[in-house]
Amino acid sequence: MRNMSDIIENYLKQLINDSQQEAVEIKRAHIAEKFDCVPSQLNYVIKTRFTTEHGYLVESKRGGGGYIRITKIETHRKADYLKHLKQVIGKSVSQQRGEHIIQSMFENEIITEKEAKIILTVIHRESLMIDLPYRDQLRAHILSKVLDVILYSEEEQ
Amino acid sequence: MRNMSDIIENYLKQLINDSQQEAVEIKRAHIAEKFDCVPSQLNYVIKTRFTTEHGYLVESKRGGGGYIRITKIETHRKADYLKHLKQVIGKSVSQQRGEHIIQSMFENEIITEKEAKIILTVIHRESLMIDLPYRDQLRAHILSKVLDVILYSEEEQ
DNA sequence: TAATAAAAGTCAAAGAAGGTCAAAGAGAGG
DNA sequence: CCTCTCTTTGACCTTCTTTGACTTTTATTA
Repeated sequence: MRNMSDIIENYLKQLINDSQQEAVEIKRAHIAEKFDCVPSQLNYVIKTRFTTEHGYLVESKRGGGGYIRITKIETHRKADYLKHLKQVIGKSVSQQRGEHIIQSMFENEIITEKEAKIILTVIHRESLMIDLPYRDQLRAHILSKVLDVILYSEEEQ
Repeated sequence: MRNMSDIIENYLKQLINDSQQEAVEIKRAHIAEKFDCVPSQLNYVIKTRFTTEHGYLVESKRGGGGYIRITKIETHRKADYLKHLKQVIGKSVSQQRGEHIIQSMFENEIITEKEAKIILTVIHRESLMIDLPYRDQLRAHILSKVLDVILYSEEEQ
């Protein structure tokens, strides 16, 4: 292994493997000490190797009893579909296009009717308040994030 | 469980659960002794985890025979509950308060975990892009609309 | 009724994590 | 060499928790 980041990456992936796909919780400072590096290197490793695109979910908490929790998301056939939708969304999306996308997800049984209604409400121009063209950008941004979360909350079960 | 506050939180919620959703009365000093912490830690736990946003009502009395009483707000009347949450939201709401509200709806089984995750994503500062103080206003606006639609789709069943 | 004791409340400081960001370093390719 | 990208490092920031001194309220007792 050529560098510390790769070593830590491997170590964490090993941990995740060993733990039967369960979430793995680490103490940043503890790992840093174990590998004799600065704590912020863990942030670097996580930011570059445990992203959503890589199929990981990372949560953390500061303060006493703080932690970093990494969960592996099983890659799913829906992943491709959602990735495609994200591409369609791009940087800006009209309300109508947004509604079509949501409709599509509902028809493909990726979301329930209630979930669809919630998302429809969120991306409605009345909810977003701000003016065009920013509104379409904001809608795209939010929708994109929502697709991400749908992707991994699907697969947790 | 990672830290004392979380442990105490869980303990109290367990108490409330065990008591058939009735009000639970505790002695601050007694709990503090049980968990070997200072009494004021109870105040911290209550202030951060048993707020109105979380759906709890806390009453107390000082002096001899004093107590702290925690009641889980009855949520049979979802409309009232949601109306109440809308009031809490008002015209502007921070991410943290928003998260508490969503958590509360989840715990009260008004939304599923996946719905909670979707809404959490939507109101996250990274999704909303724009700067404060408008961001908090936008969040309040969106969340308010979402509550409306949740109420609406609840009633249909 | 006044004094005392027995609660709970407040608040700010200290402590304990994790997060950010930009500068410096290290290699790989051209 | 030069440049571009990836990695390492550390100073500083933000968030959450723990602690304790001090305050306020209420009940009991002299």
